[in-house]
Amino acid sequence: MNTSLQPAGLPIAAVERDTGLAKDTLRVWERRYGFPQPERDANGERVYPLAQVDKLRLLRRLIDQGLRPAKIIPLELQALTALLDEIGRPRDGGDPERSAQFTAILKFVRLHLHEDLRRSLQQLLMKLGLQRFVCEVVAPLNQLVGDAWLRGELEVPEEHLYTEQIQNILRAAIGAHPAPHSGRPVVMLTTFPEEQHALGLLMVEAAITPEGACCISLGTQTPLEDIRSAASGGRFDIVALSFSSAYPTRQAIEGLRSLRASLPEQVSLWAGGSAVHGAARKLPGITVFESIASLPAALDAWRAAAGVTQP
Amino acid sequence: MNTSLQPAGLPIAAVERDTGLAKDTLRVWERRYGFPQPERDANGERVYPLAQVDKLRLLRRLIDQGLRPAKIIPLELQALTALLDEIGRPRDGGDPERSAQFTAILKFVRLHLHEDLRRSLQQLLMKLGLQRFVCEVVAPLNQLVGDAWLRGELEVPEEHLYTEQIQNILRAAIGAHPAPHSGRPVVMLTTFPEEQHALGLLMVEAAITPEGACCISLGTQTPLEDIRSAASGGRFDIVALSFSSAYPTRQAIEGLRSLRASLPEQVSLWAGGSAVHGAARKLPGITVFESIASLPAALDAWRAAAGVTQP
DNA sequence: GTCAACATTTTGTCCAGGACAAAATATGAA
DNA sequence: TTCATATTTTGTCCTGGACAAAATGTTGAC
Repeated sequence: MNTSLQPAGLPIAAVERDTGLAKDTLRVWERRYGFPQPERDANGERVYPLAQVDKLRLLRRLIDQGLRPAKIIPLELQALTALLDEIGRPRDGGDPERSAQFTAILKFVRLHLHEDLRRSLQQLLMKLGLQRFVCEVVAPLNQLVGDAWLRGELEVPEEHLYTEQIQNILRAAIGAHPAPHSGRPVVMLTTFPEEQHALGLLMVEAAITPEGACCISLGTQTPLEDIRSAASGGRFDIVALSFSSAYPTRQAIEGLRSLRASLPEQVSLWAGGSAVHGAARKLPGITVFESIASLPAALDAWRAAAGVTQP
Repeated sequence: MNTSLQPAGLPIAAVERDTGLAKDTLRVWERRYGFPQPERDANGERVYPLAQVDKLRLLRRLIDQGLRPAKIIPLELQALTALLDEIGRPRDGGDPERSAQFTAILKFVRLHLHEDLRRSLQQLLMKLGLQRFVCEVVAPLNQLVGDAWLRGELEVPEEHLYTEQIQNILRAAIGAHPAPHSGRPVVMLTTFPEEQHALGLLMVEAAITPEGACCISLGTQTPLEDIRSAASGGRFDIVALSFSSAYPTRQAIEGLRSLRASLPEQVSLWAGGSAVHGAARKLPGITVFESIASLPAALDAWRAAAGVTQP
């Protein structure tokens, strides 16, 4: 019965699990920056007070956003939360009714209300149609969920629940679409190795399938060499890559350049997602998407250039 | 372009990711047992040949099954796979038609065919009804998937896909059931902290909701103290706990005993799942379930003892 | 002004090898 | 058998040094 009250703190392994910071990192921070400064138990092992774990969680989030440890580790908790607020994207400021719906959906996610979540998403899909649903609901919701995660308002299982439900809805909607395997262009969808997020791919598929494109998804984590060989077979018009915000921009750019160089000229290369936003200038010969909403226009442009008309 | 061919091997962090064995463990095995014996790169850092990583994967699985490192690390790859075959549960030997369906479903899981998977499960559910579906399809399928995972025939994403789809189907079916919040007994469903598997809970809910029980799920990972206080409010007749095979039996028994002691006498305590199989003798005052199929009978027994009739 | 190339600092991960508690097993008593 | 107690096994923790990759700062050309 003593197990339930833990006033002291957490061992290093638990902190690693909670914060995502490796044990080695925790120890080296202590050595270099003087924080965290865990107490020690009877065996000389580190015991992290809960307050320090909270600060570590914030630090982790901020570093994921590109800030550097040396600059933020000395800051007070208050200054860190202020920084997080700054980074949080600007409010959407759109339709108030839509905003209320988003708020409700986020509440369902937080409370694990699978059925309510599913139902409200399904309703929005019905009302808006697949394309608008992706652009006007899924994309902004992703932002909101990402923000909430950043602030620590959501845990892993909640984020997971959200992703799974969106994926289920999109898959069902795409599957229900008529004539999935006919039109042009033929688009290969995939991600680079170490990029696991399948949601971006589904969003692209959902955005362009209604336009008559033929999407073939290779799933996530396709080795570069496999992408190259599949795309060189002459079956594909476009290779589309998706990058989540977690993917290192440098690596994305390098991989895209290398892929572009090894791909036949007549195959277009499209890239989208947080990791490549604003990198268009550095990626000649590659179409970079700043928003999911610009996909249909790009599709039209491709058709015009290729002299293919929509069926 | 040189990135694609990697004849050499993996760095220690990649092996940790692939095998689930901590870096510290990998190093201490090398010191103690002489295996693995990675090569070194120019910086003196370990580079694990792929063959050794394969063996490590098998070792991990076998150890998870209760075998001890010292006994199996010296064995050849061949002997290890033989051991895995031994451990794999005996074939079901049931209806050949059913077996063929299971094989097909496993294929869908392996190939990420979400829609086919969903459709075939849905068909079985329609045909059998919720209760038989859980006992005759979900339970044996879990075994098959677990076995396949043990053999390394499935990766994490595939197992995930399976779990999610089953959960979606069960949730929808439970939600569709009439009069969900009326009958007796009132059953609280949850798991202990560090037990994340929600599927067991859903299976229980699916098995007893059609019998007229009123299920209230607290979700996974409820602290013992929270279970106690919620159950002491007088609202619940039964507290049902689910344990996956990954949960340490010792911990389950200890927790259950402690919970039983702190719970009001009139509240029954039910426990099920691989971790508590065969532990009934050690858990006086607790109903231990060896199979999901025995739940309805237990429900009847409770009603008879409590003098409650099914509506 | 932009951009590339180079120098410097920051930062995460790796290493060795000792130590120890918790878990698993063996041993002995009731 | 079942329980309690000794012994072995095993994973995790420790320190403090080292170093490459990433990020940042600087220089000079266009």
